[in-house]
Amino acid sequence: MGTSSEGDRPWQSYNTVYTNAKAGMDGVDKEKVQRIVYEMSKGSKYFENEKRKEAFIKQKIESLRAQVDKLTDKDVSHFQMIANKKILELEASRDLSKVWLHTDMDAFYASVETLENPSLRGKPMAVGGLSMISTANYEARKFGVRAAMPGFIACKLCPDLIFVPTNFEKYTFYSELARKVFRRYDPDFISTSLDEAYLNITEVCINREISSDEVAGELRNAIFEETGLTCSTGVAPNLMLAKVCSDINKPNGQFILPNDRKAIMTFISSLPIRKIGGIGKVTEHVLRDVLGIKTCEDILQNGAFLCALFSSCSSDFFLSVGLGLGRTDTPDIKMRKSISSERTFHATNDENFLFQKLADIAETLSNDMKEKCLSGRTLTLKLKTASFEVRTRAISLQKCIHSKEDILSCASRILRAELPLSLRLIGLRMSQFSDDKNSHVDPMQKSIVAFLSGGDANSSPTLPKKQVCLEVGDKLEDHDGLDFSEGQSKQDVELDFQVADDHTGDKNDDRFSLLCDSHCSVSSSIAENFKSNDSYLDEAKPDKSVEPDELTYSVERLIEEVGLIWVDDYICSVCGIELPPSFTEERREHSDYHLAEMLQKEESSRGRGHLAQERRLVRFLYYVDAIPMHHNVISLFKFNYACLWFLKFISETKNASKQSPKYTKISYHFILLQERIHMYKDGYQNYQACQTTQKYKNNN
DNA sequence: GGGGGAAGGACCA
DNA sequence: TTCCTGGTCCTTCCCCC
Repeated sequence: MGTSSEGDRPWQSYNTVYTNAKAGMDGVDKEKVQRIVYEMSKGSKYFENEKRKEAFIKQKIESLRAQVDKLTDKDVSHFQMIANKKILELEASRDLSKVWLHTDMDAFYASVETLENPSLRGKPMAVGGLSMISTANYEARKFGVRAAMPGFIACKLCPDLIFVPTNFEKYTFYSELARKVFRRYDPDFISTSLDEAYLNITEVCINREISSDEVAGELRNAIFEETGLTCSTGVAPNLMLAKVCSDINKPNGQFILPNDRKAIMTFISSLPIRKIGGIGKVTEHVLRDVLGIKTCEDILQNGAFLCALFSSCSSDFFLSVGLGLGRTDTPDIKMRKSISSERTFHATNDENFLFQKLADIAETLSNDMKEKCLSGRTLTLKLKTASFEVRTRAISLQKCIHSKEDILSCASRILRAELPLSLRLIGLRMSQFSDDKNSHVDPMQKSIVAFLSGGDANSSPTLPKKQVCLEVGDKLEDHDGLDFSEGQSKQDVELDFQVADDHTGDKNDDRFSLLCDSHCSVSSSIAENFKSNDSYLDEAKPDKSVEPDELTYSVERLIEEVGLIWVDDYICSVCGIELPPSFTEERREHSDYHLAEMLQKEESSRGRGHLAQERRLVRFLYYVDAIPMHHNVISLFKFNYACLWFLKFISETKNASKQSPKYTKISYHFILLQERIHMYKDGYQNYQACQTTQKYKNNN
């Protein structure tokens, strides 16, 4: 798009969805339309974003080409075998027993408007506004104006264009009139939009002993008589082909593809892949530029490469297209999966305006949900920035919600975490509805308190799985059982933690390096001690001790006080999940989840006995000393874990061995731990303060 | 390897 | 100057089982 190699006609490579040919656009000067669209779009933020997306697709194409180049003859014959097998299986599934009819109203919205206002007849007209056109009549299409085109570009293409605002009540009324006709031919007809439907006319043809051609003609006449509108129909053995056929003789026409394999293969052989539903601008571009595929016939000839490059699901789809196969059954009633509402506005970073918009959208969504009796637990916030970049942020809740207040409360917290931003669109989507199989929360879920009091390892909390960004968690796990091999050096430990740096963003932080260096010099001796001496427990010489009850209380308070540490007050230091500070309750549950998970692991390794656990704890204390200061973000969680471990240990041992020397040592270690937690926490707060100062400096 | 959540994107009308 | 809305499905990443 717009590179120098395109010389003086850069518009030729600027292909938007509306520069592609559509019914009624045969005589259009495509070059002129493309040039005007390009001239009007050039330099806009939308155009820049399109360039970015185009570059991404080009990169994908290059990568696929490289994969093709790498394939050896042996690989190709291997994938050819796979493709042949798939083709045989698909061919065996071919069903020519059904007759499907697809009907599509001609320029539906525009036709309805003309029907209600005959003065529009014969004049170029579009339904929509200056920002976007929903549909254009055939007079307007002669100028290159079409659906999905911005109105201001359409104005340039056709200066006399008349704009009519959309009126869905009208369209729904006429759609219902047409549906009454459809019902007479197939009570179970499939409606895909206000103006399109699939009808299974197999029975009608058999019972009335008439051809599908006659049924199609009859149906079109009935539609015209009862609505005053024209439609086009296509008849074929499956839904995919019927849809393609209805487009062939548009407007006000019909096309019949007989239920005959040879006729289908002839029809499909020269059919451009873009005509197939599911193959859009990007897929067409990729298949053409990587494998030179332009028609459905080309697909079958490239079966081996398609199997080599794409997922099984995608290659199956492509091959079935190449064979002219499609669905032949009426699908079961489809349950709605999500419901959403979104609004576009002039790009702004005015937070009051954005939150007001959010409230409006939350209200619309809530009303829509109430109307449809829906309640969901996953809320997705969609944002489109001033530069057309789209972001989505989802949150799954413990319970289903539908009220405006609940939706707005969650949405505001997610939005707040994204600001400041200049936005041009906000949207909200609700999914995981209350009657979904997967939407319920595990009834066995227990809080951390219940877990501790019950000690039931099998009923640990089962919060939804979260994506883990910090690989270091796993690596820590290997060692933090505090069983890391005797030969492992401090450098090894640090190497593992280096991974954490990349995620927490504090790599190369000079202020922190200073803290680390000073700390490392101390910790190295401890690490040495740790490595060389396995009798650490006996060597711990406590000079103070605490009562079991007092210790329990202290540990509980410490857990309360420290909580999970959130990197930049936003990202969980354990798994990387992002939860804004205002999500207090969710944060507490999240901490519970991690801690319970750790405890469960402890439970499952109980075979090692208490002494082993003591040893592991003390090893752990040495180990945290060996952690450079700036890694405390990660290690603070480990302190939490240790606290819980303490609690468990205390509850199990306090009756039996309050005075035992081991208990005394453990309580001593707890005091050390407590001190360190505060020290590390202070260190982290200093670090955060430095970060804030740095951000301020950078911004200025 | 399959299932599932999150995020992003393709596609459709 | 200006490029929608609402919905579904697929892919990718990455975890857990």
